[in-house]
Amino acid sequence: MTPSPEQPARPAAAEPRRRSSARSTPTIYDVARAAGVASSTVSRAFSRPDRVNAETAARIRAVAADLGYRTNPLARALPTGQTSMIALATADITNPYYFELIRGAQAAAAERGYTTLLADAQESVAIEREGLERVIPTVEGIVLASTRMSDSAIRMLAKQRPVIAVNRDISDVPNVVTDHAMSMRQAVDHLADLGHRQITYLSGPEAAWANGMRWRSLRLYAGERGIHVRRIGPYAPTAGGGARAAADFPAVRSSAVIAYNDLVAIGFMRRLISFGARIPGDVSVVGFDNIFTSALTSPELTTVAPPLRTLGSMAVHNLLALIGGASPTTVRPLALPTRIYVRASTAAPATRRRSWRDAPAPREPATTRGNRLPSSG
Amino acid sequence: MTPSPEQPARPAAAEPRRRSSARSTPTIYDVARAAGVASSTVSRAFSRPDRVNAETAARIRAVAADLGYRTNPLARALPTGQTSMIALATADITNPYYFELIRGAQAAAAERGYTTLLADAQESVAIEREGLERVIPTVEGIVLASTRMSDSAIRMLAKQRPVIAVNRDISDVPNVVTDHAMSMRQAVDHLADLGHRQITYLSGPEAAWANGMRWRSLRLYAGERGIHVRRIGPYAPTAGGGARAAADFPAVRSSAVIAYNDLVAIGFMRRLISFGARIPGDVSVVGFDNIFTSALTSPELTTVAPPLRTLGSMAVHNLLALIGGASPTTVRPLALPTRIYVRASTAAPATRRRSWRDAPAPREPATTRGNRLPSSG
DNA sequence: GTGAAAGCGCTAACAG
DNA sequence: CTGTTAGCGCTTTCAC
Repeated sequence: MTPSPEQPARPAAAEPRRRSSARSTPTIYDVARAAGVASSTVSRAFSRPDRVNAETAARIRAVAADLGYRTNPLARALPTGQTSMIALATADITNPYYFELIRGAQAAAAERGYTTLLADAQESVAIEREGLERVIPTVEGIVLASTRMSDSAIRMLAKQRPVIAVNRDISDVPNVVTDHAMSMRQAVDHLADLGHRQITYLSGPEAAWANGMRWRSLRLYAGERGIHVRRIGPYAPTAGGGARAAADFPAVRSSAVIAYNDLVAIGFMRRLISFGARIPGDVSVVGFDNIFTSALTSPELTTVAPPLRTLGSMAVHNLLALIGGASPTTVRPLALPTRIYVRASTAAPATRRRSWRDAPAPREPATTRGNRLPSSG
Repeated sequence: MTPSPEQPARPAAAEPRRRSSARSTPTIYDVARAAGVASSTVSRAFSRPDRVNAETAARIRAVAADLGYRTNPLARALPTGQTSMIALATADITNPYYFELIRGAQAAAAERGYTTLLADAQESVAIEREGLERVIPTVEGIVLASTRMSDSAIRMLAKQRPVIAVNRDISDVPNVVTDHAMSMRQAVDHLADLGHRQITYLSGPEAAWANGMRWRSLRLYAGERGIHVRRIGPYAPTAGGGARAAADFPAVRSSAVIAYNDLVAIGFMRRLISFGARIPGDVSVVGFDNIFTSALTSPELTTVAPPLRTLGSMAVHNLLALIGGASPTTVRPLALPTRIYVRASTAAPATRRRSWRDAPAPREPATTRGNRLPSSG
């Protein structure tokens, strides 16, 4: 449990360290000499141009340019503590959910001259801790985009560096979240408007904050609209989890399903279809996230999605504000609005309610002969 | 075109810099004082434990541990130039192709105490250049995983830092590649064994090295097996590109198609199905990469895939060797073997050859009503 | 507005 | 094996 600060020893570098600045990358000293000014002036020319005579600055830049000088971020970081790096911790880069989030974050960071360090936890708490551990000394702040860490672990982290949590509400830790209530309302309204009276929720990981939020909101809004809900699960937030949900589903029977996320929805649809069910004929399915794949499935998935890119950039903006000295309480929590993408996996329930289980399995039409479950992968 | 070394000025940090080491993160000096040794001994205890008396080292570590001391990688980097960071440049993180590659690379790096900086080019040469520019001073080496940079730009880069190219063969730049010849042979053999006599290649971006390799290998092996080939394109390496290829396809007519990658194959299949074609009944389709989505389409896609994870870790291993001082010529180029995943998008050609164009479009079966092209996204 | 000088935290000769 | 002493490249008082 004690952090081990040491790093593995490494073979000596190929060449002995250059002691003379001959032929190596130019420093402010080289520029200073060539421009006939003091090194401190060169330093100012780059870090605080306003504190230098405009002409001098221009000359320095010119000299620097043709010497090929570039500020060394590491050297700058040492005295100032400003590394110009932030970390973005995700539970699993592989999850398409993060793409736009990552991009939004990276773009916002780059705009302000910051580099983003991606820490992939690979869904493992241990790997996450270790990765963060390694990265902390180097970064000025951390965006926690879906983490498996406990609230208290996050609070500890927040003591070491400014932290913004994404889609997670922890007291004392500033966050940006999507409007989960709204997203669920959109899903429920859509299904209710189609005429569904019962909805089954395919539950995601219990540890996932969003999962609790979704289930709670579902109960709330379904109640308001007089819809009966039940929940099965929990399932892994993957296509495999969805397939397992499909296996459990017949016991439940409802005309509509809301899945924890798109991956679960997709796995669920595939397996159910392989059982002979028609979607949306027998069951309507709604996912969350609008991942890339959800527009490529058959049928295409109806899904509710947060503005991922905005979420990422907001997180970074707030983080940089924190780093800049804003007090955590100043950074107002945001609940970003979501949008529903209605596609082909939802429709009005069949008028004659009976389980697809009782119907003869339809002949596999030519266009879907690939729908059987994979033997590989 | 001239690099601009300056970075945007930033608001002053919230607190004035700590001049006294009071209450701040402990340094080797704090540890040294507490342990009653010189700071250099503390330094050695962490960076070269073998050069310190075992007992002394133990005592130092103990003291360090309860002071909460951690080595500061930045401070270490300054005198040594060893930042313990490498960059991984990808054309587009969003492309599922990179997932396992990224993981393989990150795992290999982490194992050796290195942190991976992900530079996402978002398919833009400008963004790529800028991102790399920003990151270069901080990293010890760079893995170029699919880049849109020109050969000469890459050679320039290789002068500044050790570089390993992935799936790109540039003289003087060490690389790891998949065995493109083998991968294409696997695809051709599979289709030939099924009885196909003509294959159409859906070409990817002309700038992509892999594209040229694939087409050349295709001609070679198809020739050997007496199969007629043609090529259409180029198309963007996306589902959209594949859809465009489908629109062009009727002019070509062949019983089998090999696409530049899975995304193209998927877009192609979807569009063709929407036209009323049956897959694999009318056309067999083979992709490359085995991306996640390809096991979730209908029909599931037959595809040829490189060992992505291995590719990533190999790249990093070689890069670290280079950084460690290995000469580029020593790092032997690798061509990693591929594997074909046979799924449902390929079958024997219809015995009666006629274009699906001539057949009446099949009624859309319930299970595939989602197969029409998306109006959204 | 500019220069001189003292560090930031750590490593690396060089002595002892 | 351990202590002394210079730096790494940059920023930042503090004078001028």
